[in-house]
Amino acid sequence: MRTVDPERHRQRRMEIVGAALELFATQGLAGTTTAEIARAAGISSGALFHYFPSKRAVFLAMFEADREEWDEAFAAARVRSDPWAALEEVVDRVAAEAAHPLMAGLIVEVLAQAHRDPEVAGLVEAGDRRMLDGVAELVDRLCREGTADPGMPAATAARWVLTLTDAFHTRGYPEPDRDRAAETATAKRLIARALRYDGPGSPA
Amino acid sequence: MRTVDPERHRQRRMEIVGAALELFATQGLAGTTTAEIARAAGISSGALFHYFPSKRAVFLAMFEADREEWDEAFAAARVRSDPWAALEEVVDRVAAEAAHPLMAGLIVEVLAQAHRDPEVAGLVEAGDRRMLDGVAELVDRLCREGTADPGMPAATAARWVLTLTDAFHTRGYPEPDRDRAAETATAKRLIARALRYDGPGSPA
DNA sequence: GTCTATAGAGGGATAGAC
DNA sequence: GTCTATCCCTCTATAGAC
Repeated sequence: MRTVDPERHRQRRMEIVGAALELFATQGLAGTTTAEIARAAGISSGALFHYFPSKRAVFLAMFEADREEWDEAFAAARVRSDPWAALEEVVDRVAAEAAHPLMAGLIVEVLAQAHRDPEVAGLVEAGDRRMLDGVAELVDRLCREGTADPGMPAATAARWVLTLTDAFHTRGYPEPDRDRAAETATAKRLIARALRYDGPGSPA
Repeated sequence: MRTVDPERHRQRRMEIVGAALELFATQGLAGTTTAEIARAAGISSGALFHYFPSKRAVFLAMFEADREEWDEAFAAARVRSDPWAALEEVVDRVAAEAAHPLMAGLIVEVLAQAHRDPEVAGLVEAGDRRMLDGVAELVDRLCREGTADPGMPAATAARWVLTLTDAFHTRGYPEPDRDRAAETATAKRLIARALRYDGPGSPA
């Protein structure tokens, strides 16, 4: 006879992760204390360590929501009839995610941790690979349609697409005068230029 | 009569910075103790605080060498007759810098700190602006030569050139199977595609 | 009575600064 | 080497659901 409600337990964990995410983004992992996380989540230190065995475990738990979200996004892209439109929607989605004011700080912190913690590196790489595979699948459709340069392998092309969309969030300091709509439009244009197949004489 | 030699003092500071750089890159700022820095530099903890008022001051001192190096590089690019070759040399230089095994870790750490420390943010932005201005000047020469798309402002084009070269070092985890020569070549090709002016009917 | 959820104080270690 | 502050986590205690 289980007295525990698994759904409530999961819910509580996600609340804690949400509160911690904000602190990690602004102060970093090492710069955030477990006491701060507990206070932000409105619970005691004891309760925090009931839900997570360590501060690091809270950090690692952040990767789950993102994974689910992108799995759904690529599933949706897969059933779209127009692969160019699907690719642009992926770009829009990355731009929207990056527009969250906390995201830039969170990403650099995650990347910094990935350099020190192999498990973080594994989660980052897994997420990156999901993005890469999803985009490569779309590029592959473009090639088979004949609207993308077949000279570049789909995986390579996908990597450079992601490099261009990385521009939305890798900058490490706040740039107040960013025009995100214009950036998104430019990124799409450059992606089109990078991938488009103009025939045998195209610049390669 | 002061027995202190200013040049020796500067030399000593740079030695400490060099030792600390390695630790910051692998462990981060918060993850590095002043005791470790002192030990790595072969001095006592007391001596460390003689040369720097705080751990943060050691971190901030890292930005000087990089600035001098890039100032020289752009001065050299400015006197080259072929701006495309000069631009490619900048790309090569970024790639070479990024090939240093510590550089990737150091950059993400610097960016993470830039999100929390306004002074770090200022130094990063100043460095970024130097890169941007240097590249924009080259793009401007390309436009005046008629070999770059005049429809995109030089500053915007320069930003996207830097976005592509950022690919050399923003990835936060080690990718063992990276082919840096191929990446550099692809970056140059994509930069050419992004900037090149193919006449009024070019894809924009 | 057993198990889960929560609280909060404090241990033990370690950090930065001098 | 020392000193003070702080942090992560453990430990004990209590409340309530079954």
